[in-house]
Amino acid sequence: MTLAANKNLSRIQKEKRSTIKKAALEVFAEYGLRGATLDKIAIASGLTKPNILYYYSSKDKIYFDVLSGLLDEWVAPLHEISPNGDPIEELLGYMRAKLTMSKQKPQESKLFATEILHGAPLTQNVLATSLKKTLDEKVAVINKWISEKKLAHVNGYHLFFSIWAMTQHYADFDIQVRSILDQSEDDLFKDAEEYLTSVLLRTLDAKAP
Amino acid sequence: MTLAANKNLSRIQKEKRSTIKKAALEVFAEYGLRGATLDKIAIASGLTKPNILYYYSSKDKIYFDVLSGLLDEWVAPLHEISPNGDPIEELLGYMRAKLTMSKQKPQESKLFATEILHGAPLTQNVLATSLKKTLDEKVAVINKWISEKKLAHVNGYHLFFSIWAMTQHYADFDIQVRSILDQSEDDLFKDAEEYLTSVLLRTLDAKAP
DNA sequence: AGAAAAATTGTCCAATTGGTCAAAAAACTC
DNA sequence: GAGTTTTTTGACCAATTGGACAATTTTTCT
Repeated sequence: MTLAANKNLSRIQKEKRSTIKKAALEVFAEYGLRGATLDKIAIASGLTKPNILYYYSSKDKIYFDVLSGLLDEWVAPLHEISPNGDPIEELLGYMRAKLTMSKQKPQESKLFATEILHGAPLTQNVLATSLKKTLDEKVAVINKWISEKKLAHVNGYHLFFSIWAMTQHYADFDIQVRSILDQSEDDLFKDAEEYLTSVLLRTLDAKAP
Repeated sequence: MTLAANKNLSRIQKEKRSTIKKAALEVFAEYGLRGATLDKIAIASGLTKPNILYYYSSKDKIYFDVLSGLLDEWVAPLHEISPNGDPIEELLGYMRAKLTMSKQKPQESKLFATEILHGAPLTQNVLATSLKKTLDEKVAVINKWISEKKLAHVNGYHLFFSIWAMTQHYADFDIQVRSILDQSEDDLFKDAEEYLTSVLLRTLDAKAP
């Protein structure tokens, strides 16, 4: 979907590109596109700077490759929402999937957050086309469920915004969260899931005003 | 609270420092601390680079001054939550205050978001002391309200996290929101407030399981 | 093994960056 | 309005940065 990707690449090429991307993800997530330097990526990857530039012709190319390689994965849980399942269970499952990603892939979350926060120079196009299209479809499903009285009357778009916001918050703002709550990661995410489940159950319940 | 601030400053000094801070806020919010350059701040402020350095001895000092000048303002709505008011109204009011800040001060929101996202190098201390202390107090109020059966059983910390996340999302991720929703700003925030009101009312309602 | 191709690196460069400084200009004081 | 202080600026500098390149080393292929 994103790019033709690793077509005719040798073993070494695949390995080294993967090494570089992994290191670059760390550095970009921590410092952002502009704050990240090739030197930092070189150190993080254990390669030399010219060697990195042998595989990627520029810093921007690395950034673009890392980001676009993650895009599909990032939107994937949205596709799992099935129009045929139980509405509440489908949406709770989506929330849990997003929360799990925040727990297990905080760097990826931060990378996207920084990208969007700073004007989404590389992804604005994808957001306005691919993501919008998918979300429009899912909101249509939500609205169908609502018309069938299976869900409370909620604004589908803002429902998704709030799920994104609440789940990604635990990755993007983890420093703030951890400054306030002194818990193990497992306990924190257990409490978060419990709270978010409660919020969603109450918000989506077809009964009540 | 933050610093002694403008003590013995001449008219010109106050004006220029204010001009610099305003321009720096724009640039820092858009590019982050590391992505912002003195040249960009110089252009945005209409001053020359050495002139800026006449008022602030370094870029970091500007950043620190801008950020710490905003800290109090940013936490202020939290102090408005009164233990004596109606619990639901107090918390709805807090949410509305935060949402209004997202609408009217998106740059400030983005500045904080970037700061925390990238490790909160300058604010971690404040987060772990001042903010934590205030939040602990407010969560104690929440818990009192819960024990008085005025609120549903919710985790107070995660309640605040979710309010922060959901309201700030409209400032920090506005590009994503606007890529998906093609509305006027007023309509967007009207819908957001309606949705968030509904979520909070249902989440906080003492009745229901 | 030996030739060809691929991978790696040391060295270098130009542009950008944060910051300095001395001199000029403006503002204030009496 | 002369003298003093404050403000402003042009010119400059050292460090960092993204990137180029030729030479060397390693891998691959026969």
